[in-house]
Amino acid sequence: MASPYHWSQRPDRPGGAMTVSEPIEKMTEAEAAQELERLAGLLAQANLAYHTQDAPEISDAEYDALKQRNAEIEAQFPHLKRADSPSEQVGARPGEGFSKVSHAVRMMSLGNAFDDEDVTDFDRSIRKYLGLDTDAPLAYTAEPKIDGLSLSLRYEQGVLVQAATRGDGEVGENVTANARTIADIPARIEGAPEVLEVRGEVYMSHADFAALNTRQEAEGGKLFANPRNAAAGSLRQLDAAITRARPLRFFAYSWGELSEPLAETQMHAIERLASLGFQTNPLTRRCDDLEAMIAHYRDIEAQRATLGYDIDGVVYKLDDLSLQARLGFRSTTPRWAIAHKFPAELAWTRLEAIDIQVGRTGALSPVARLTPVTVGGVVVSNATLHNEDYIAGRDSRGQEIRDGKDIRVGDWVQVYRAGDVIPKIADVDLSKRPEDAQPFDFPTQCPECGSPAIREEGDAVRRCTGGVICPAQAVEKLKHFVSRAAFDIEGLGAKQVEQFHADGWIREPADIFELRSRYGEGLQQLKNREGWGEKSATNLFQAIDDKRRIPLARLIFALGIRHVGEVGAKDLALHYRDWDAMAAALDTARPAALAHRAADTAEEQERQQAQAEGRRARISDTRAAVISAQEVPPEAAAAWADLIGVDGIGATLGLSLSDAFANTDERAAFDRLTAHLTVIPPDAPARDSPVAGKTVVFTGSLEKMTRAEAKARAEALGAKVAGSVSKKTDLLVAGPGAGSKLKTAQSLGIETLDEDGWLTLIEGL
DNA sequence: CAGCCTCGAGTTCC
DNA sequence: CTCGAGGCTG
Repeated sequence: MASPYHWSQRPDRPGGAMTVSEPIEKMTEAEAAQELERLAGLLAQANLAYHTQDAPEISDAEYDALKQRNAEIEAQFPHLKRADSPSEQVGARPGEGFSKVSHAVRMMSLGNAFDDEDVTDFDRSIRKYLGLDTDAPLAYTAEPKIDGLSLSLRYEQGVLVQAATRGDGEVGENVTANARTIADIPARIEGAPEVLEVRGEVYMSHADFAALNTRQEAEGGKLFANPRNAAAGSLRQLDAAITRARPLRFFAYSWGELSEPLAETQMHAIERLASLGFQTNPLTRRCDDLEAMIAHYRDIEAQRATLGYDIDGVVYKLDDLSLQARLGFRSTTPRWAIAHKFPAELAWTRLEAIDIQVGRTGALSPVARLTPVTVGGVVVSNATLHNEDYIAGRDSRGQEIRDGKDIRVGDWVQVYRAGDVIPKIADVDLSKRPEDAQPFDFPTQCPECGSPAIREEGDAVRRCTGGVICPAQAVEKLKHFVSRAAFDIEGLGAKQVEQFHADGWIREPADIFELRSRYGEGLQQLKNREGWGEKSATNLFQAIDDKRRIPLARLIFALGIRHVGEVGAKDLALHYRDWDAMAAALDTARPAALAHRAADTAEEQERQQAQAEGRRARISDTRAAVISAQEVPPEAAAAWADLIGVDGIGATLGLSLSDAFANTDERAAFDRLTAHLTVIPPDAPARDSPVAGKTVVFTGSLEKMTRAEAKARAEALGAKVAGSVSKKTDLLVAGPGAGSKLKTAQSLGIETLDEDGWLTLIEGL
């Protein structure tokens, strides 16, 4: 299984299959057939229970696990697949859509270059990373970036076994049945590696798009805004027969897991894919230098209108695959590839009004209301205006944007879609500005609650200070609480939350868990409300009950504490492992947190004073004096150090957390909430790994894995990953370029390994 | 202390 | 998707 090639050796996702489960290899044929029969029965029963609106007999997770197991056995014994196979019954559960597929190798996105200089920077940083001179030869491939949707096709023994959309890169949707209907996607290939994941783009040609819309119009169906939407809509049909009738095409340009390498260079790998029977883009070229890349970009740009399909730029990739492997990946993008985007399409329209929205942190965000206009195939009527500086014509550093032109209601403005998605304002036509147009007066009071809206020194945003008083903040916080990554309560989305809040039924998260006892009596009250019937009420109460057991990380994230996002919440959960332990630690640390803030304030004063007096600021002395004056108990200092010692958690986040838990109103709300919940601790780490319970620090650059991967892997093995070396550190993993941490570790006599040593240590786990 | 990288927060339209 | 800002490295 262990393949020597980088693209199948991402350490955090061991194993080859796209789905995770027990191996089924030892099963005999008879056992497999029996198991398939059992699974078909169970799943059919579960579907029936679901459809007849009885309480579902099994949870979604259990249902998914059964389906997964069924699919795996079928993959192992394809000839045993039943006529009534559950895997063929797409979308058996309504609203569920496609089943989920984890990618064996993450599907990355690409970094962007918007001008020639960005491309030069890209080349320079690669050379720097590889230690190459500016004039050393370095070849790249350049190809059009197709504007469609990416798809990963898994072939085993030359047979197409699975097709998955990109999703979030980790987990996509299983669209195998639909992919099989696309003519450009071969069902079988000859002479391929045993395992081959081909990646590429599904798209629709201009001609096919026009014909499809004509047909849709004739049949009274809905029209698609552009070829990409048409392609996406067609691929994501639950009924594969509809997909079959849609003229989709596919270009292959990359690969995921491989049992053996395709070639030694990108260009040869693409040629190999072509020889296996895939369509590859005819404008793919190997370029020997930057000039050739840019020239090919211009050439493709010139042909753009006559290609017959949409493209939105040119992708450059380092040609040498062994160099690609050396460069590796950042968190979401490879270091060895970049997309050189074409200039965005622009459109002029009139700015009718500027509205102010209030977010969950109290941020006042201005939104432009526009006379609707078509930009890049989509009608746009709103655009973000970011913050008050942006409207005034400045960026965060006070630099002019739009030549310093401000934006006024009544102006003619030029709109584009940043990254082809978010509408923004590029320019203002001063010659068409109405004479009575006034500069926008940014509110200094919250438009929702009237509290003062304050802009902190050095901050770009103005925030409502109303806190719990502000209804807008309360609603946004509640929406965050029920959002996907937080409590994810089915049937309780943004709309419902707004309605419940307006009615005064839900004011804070705990109220959600008291809905049934307070308003569910006989369901009468709920039934009387618009859009609510008995069934939806029962379902809602069930969905709420399902979430009374909640993982600690989700709970922490759901609280909506400023600076604590999904990742931070996970880090905190792994560190404290228990809600009460975390709350107690924060209480203990409080005096140290306050001392830290006092020291920050003193530091700022000292800076200003020093500047006024023309001397150097004595930062560390000032801080030390303040902290000792605060007489912080040693256990508080220890608890604070423990908190901000967690990798990824610093003083800002620590203070924000500390404030939330020390605020009596917020704390009372937390306590009311947790009284309704059973908090699930993070998964217990593997017991018998050599690093279980050890504190590990990574330093220097890691070449075979990203930091995030290294961290995730270490944590999965039961290690604690810290950000800095202390006497609590058990092991330091030092890559090339390690500096002060390595020295500290050596002086403390801490065991030190290089990256290979670390990989050897955890090998096979 | 500067420069990178990652994360958080806010945003639009389908 | 983008911007700003927090956190880490060197």
